[in-house]
Amino acid sequence: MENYQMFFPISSSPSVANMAPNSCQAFNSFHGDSSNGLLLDWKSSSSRNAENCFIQKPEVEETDNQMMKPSSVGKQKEKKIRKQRYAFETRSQVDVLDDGYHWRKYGQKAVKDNKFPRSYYRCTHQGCNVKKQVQRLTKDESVVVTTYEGMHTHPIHKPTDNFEHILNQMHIYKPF
DNA sequence: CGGTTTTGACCAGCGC
DNA sequence: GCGCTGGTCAAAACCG
Repeated sequence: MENYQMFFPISSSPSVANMAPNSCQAFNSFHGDSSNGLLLDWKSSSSRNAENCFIQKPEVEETDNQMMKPSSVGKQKEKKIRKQRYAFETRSQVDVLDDGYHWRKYGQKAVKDNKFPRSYYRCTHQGCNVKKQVQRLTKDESVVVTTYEGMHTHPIHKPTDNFEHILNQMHIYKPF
């Protein structure tokens, strides 16, 4: 298995202040909870690399945004509001983190000011339209930014040691 | 053979 | 209105 090195917001991270109150609280809880060994992994990895990292939630409006295909536009023209999205940086050799869910790639686009393409994935579980984007930074190509959009409506597909804990926490703190 | 990836096309939003 | 950009579709290719 690839050795992921997770970066989650530390209390002194300035970007945490930009997060919505509830999610900020959530991630404070993240760090306050030392009951599982996962936290130790994060701390050790972050101290090894001494890099800053963050989780951000740039999109706060809630919605049930169904993708409007041209055929369905006539039926209902909903205002398009973005789902909540969570982005976090990881330091990994691989682009796609094995988070235990089953993803199918549905697109790839070159993004401006970035020499690496952005990949678009959708959860393959029926009825679960969670999406994620994976993008590598031009500035530091060892850093991968993963953006999750939506919440999984089903248990994890293939539990992996660390990510299972992380995803479980994310469900607990989902800001709904 | 069924599921996944690739990739060009298409569409919508936004700024000028 | 036009061009740019991001996001998605969908057909073909690929793969186990």
